[in-house]
Amino acid sequence: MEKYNHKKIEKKWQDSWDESEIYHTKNSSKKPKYYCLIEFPYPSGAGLHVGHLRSHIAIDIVARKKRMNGFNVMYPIGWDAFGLPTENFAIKTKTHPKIVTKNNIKNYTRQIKSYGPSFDWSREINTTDPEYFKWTQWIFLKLFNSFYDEKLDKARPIEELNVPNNLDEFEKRKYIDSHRLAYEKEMAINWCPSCKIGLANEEVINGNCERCGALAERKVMRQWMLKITKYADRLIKDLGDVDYLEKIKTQQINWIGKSEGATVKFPVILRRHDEESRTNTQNDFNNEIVTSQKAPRNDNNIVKVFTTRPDTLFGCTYMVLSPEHSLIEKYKNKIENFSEIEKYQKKTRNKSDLERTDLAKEKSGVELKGIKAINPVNQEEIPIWIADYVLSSYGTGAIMAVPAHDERDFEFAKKFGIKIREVVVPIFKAFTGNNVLRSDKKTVHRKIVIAFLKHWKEDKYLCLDWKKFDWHSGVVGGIENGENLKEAAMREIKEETGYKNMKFVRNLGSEHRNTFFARHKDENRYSIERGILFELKDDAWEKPSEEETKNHEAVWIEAERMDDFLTLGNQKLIWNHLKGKTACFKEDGVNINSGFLNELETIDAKKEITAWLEKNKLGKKAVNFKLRDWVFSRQHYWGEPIPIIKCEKCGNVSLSEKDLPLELPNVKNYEPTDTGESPLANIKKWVEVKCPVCGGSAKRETDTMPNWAGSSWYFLRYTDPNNKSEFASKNNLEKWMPIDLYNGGMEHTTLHLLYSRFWHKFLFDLGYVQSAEPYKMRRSHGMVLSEDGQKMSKSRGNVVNPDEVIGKYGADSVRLYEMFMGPYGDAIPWNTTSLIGMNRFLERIWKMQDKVKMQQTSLEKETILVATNNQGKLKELKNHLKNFNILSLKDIDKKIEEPEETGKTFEDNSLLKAKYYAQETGYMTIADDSGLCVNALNGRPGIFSSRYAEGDDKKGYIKLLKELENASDRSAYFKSVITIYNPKDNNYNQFNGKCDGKILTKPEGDNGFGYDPVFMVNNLKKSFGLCSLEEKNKFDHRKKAIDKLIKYLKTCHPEPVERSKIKHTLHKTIKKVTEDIDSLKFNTAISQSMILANEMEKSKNISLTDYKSFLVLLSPFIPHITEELWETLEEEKSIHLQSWPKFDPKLIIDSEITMVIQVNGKVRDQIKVPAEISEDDAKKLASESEKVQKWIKGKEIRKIIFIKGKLVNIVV
RNA sequence: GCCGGGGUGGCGGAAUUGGUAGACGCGACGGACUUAAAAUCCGUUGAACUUAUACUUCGUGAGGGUUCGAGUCCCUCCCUCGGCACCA
Repeated sequence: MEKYNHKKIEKKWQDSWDESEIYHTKNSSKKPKYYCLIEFPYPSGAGLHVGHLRSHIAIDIVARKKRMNGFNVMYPIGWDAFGLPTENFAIKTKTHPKIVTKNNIKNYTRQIKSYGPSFDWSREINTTDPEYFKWTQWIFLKLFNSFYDEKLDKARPIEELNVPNNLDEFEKRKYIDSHRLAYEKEMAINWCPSCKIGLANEEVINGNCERCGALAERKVMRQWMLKITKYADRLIKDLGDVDYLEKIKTQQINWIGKSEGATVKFPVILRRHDEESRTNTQNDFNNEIVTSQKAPRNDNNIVKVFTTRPDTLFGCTYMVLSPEHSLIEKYKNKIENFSEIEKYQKKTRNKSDLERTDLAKEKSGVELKGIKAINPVNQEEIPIWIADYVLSSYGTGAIMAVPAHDERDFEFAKKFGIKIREVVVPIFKAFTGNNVLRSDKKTVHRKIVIAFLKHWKEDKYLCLDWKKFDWHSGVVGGIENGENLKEAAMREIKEETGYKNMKFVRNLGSEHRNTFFARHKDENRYSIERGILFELKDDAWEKPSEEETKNHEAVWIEAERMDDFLTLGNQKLIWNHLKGKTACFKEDGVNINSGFLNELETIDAKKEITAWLEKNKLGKKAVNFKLRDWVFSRQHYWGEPIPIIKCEKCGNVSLSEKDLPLELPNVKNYEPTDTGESPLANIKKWVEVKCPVCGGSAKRETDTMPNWAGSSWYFLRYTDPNNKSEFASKNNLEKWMPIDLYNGGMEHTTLHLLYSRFWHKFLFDLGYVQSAEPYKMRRSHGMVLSEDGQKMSKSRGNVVNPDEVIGKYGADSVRLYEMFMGPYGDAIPWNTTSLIGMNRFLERIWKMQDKVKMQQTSLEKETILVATNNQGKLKELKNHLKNFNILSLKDIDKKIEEPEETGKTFEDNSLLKAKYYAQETGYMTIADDSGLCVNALNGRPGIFSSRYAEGDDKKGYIKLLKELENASDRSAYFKSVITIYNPKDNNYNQFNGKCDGKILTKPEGDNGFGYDPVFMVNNLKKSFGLCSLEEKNKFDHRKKAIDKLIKYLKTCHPEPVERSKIKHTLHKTIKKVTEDIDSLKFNTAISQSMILANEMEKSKNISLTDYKSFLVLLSPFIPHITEELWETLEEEKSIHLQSWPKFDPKLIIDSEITMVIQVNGKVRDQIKVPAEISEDDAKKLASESEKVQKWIKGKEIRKIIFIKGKLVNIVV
């Protein structure tokens, strides 16, 4: 045996696979399809990262296994090659990006091939190839030429848009343009003032320019946008139909950020600042409402806001506009402090996103003096402010501020002394335990006071300990008629605690609600509760009456213990008020100070107010999303040109399909311009064109598409990569889509994944693809960290180079290591010493072949019994099986009675027969299938050959011929089954030879002999036919079966004793590896394979069949070494074309198990027992155990727990 | 702040969903082979106690609870990683 040399074998097999094209996927296959996909790599100059390998290899393993499972697998690869890194590298090295890309792809291809993934290279695609991006541009034009039909909830061609007919040409165009799914908009983008270039969000690192480090600014520029927001709802909803990792779904849902609420219209009125009725600058809650009688109802003077809490409308005490809001410009002349406003606007405009969204910073804003808004629900005049905490890009760019119930508004109002009005109070409800409301009891409404009584000297408080109910509270009591809060509290304190002299300090919070079942009164309570604080003046005390104190006891609790002591939510709330730990109340509750909404719970209040708004035409139910439209322009060279021509007369004109692809001009200067325009803008020859509509002079759009464009549909192109007339044929799309498994990084969850789902839905709407969702399943790999546990990066210098480790340890070692390093989805640090361990494992597998080979050569001629006396048949088999001693029944000394057949099918009977003879004689036995025609004629399937027809068989044959004449259904198939039974491992094999057969007629002049009449089976229904010898040979089913048999016998030999144990482990391993690959748990699949390898290694001999199964199981993980070993076994076809092993459930069951005996849950002994041990036996054995005796002696056995197949637990 | 994933030996990580915690691998230690080293092979390897591979106790971020039995379930808290972040 040669030494294992990965260098020698890996290249050899990679070339061989390439040459034999074994991974090329046919569109025409009849097998079920399986489309698995990794995100196609971006070919950068840095080359592949070991992180790429992790996902490529993982999905490769799935692909290989699925192929062996009989699927027609497509596992394609391509290049996502447009984009900045290449452009930057090109500028730096003064090389054309095309050339940079070509070189990078070459390098990537070499690298990828070096670890042997089973990619189908015949489908390779490249986003920068004009043949490819032609279709990217085509899809863009489809978007440009479509609108979203809200009623049908789908995109439709723009020609079908209903355009109001009272518009002039210009307005009409404007109308249409505003409905296109691809449209233009003035947008603030990130701008680097030093590089003078627009930056993509990805290029802004912590607010700074990625290249030069300068602070990025905002610059407003015209941008192409895609209306992904139209799909927001569907992008959430359809997640219900796909199998993505839960965290991916959540992240997408959060990113899209759907919120439901209402829009509310606020009229705006003019009001000179000095005329203002009154400004309330106090912060305590003021419920007085100043209303305006002059609220105009004119839509021109309306500000719309979006809110998720319309129920708090009565609490809206001011309004805030984003600094960019259009109202400001409209009221320019009416705003008294306009210069101040402008100053503020300018300040925010110059702020970067980072500064503006810095949460730590204090709220800022300016009031618009001279105008007021009217709260439509109560006609209150409220101030209007602008502040940068309101974003122009979300909702309507304006908010109704409810400082009492929104933290941001609260903070703002406090800072600027704006009125705060509380309109929602908490409501407490018990959901568990015995305080839950009971429907069978009456409900009593009460006003309650909760009083805390501070000690006269120390920092402690008088509380009640309700012994029977595990309640801890302050002094609690009802407010009786004619009493006020203070009076009621003082009376209760006296009655319940006996203390007499106290002084009022302050009220605590407002009136919250509390609902519960009051056990001590046996009734439901709905109480309106308010807290109050007193301080005792002295210790004057009088014993309270028994009646008052029977349920509870007054106790003094130190202030710091109060948090732990108080058990009820309402008590804690009041205590927090006492400690001043109050925040604004953001949760749901019950409305107060809200007119017709009073006493409604939030959920009902929302419904009520929304209905009211709709009725009065002051607002309506509305949904808003955080998701923004997709900024689709890049001011760069290396991207797909946007195929639009801008004509002054005709506006934006799309290129016609026949002019696609619109290629990039091949020029030398592709560096960014000073103006922030795309470098293409400088290329006059390319830019200046004739308008395709009017023929006048026009200009090309010079922006290019973002990197995300090409990757938004590439998986569709794989299905038909060379199609010249369509992006992919309908047939191929139908055949391959949707993708069964799509793997990619978590970093693409909110961009690529969302974008591509959007494009796919769009194409679906227009009928170009057949499914609403492109990916059936989405999984994600974890990062490979550097050895020090940090992210690998060039600057840290901790990058592991795949070329290096593959060169040193081999592709198989690296593959195995990357899969074994830890759970597939987790980030795991790289560790080269562990990788060496994998190499060791491969060496051990390599060495195992010796044990297998020795087996083969030492194989003695084995005896096989053919359970027949038919000499013709014996002769035939002897002829084929020269390496065996063949015996017939005549050669057996012992007289054996033919068994009664009881099986239902021919296979069953055949098995029973073989088994019977095998057990009687101890020989491996082939069942005799001749003579079965007699049985067959009784309605059972079988095979008959005239060559062997003698005696009774002949009679049967004649009978058969007679039946043939009357048979109506003559379509059938031939079937031949040979059963071999091996008594040594109690195992059998059946070899089927099957071929389809048409009705075959009895040839002219046939006397029935000299031809093969064949008994044919069709789903156990009888039908018969005859065929000529010639035809018989054509369908030589028998030969097929015999060939299989011979193949089996060649590899089948006497088994060592360890065999059964290995077989047991082998089948357990088959099960585990099969299931683990399906659920991407590669690490545990490998671990189980190692257990099997350890066992095989320890045994003296390894059976060839076991070894083969072992190799096949590992072949997806380590394709090179297994292929090499497979070849040495003189197999003709590649290991990767074998079928996946199946496990036998019977072989997995243990006959004997180790049962654990516990005493009080602690393991005290372990005994070996039969797996099927009965409960009584197990318990008996357990208590007899010596070790256990020690623990239970002299103790009373309370009970014994028995878990089948696991343990016995004795409780003493 | 919100959402999501985690916390298990010296390290990467297992544990059939409530049933022997630490599989498998790495590392370390001891031994065999060798003139020697590497490689390979054999053994040991959670901690404590111990002459002991015996016995026992402790042990899955912390504290409490449910259970015959908890890494797994419930409550409170701490730490950590990832995503979002003034989204009204």
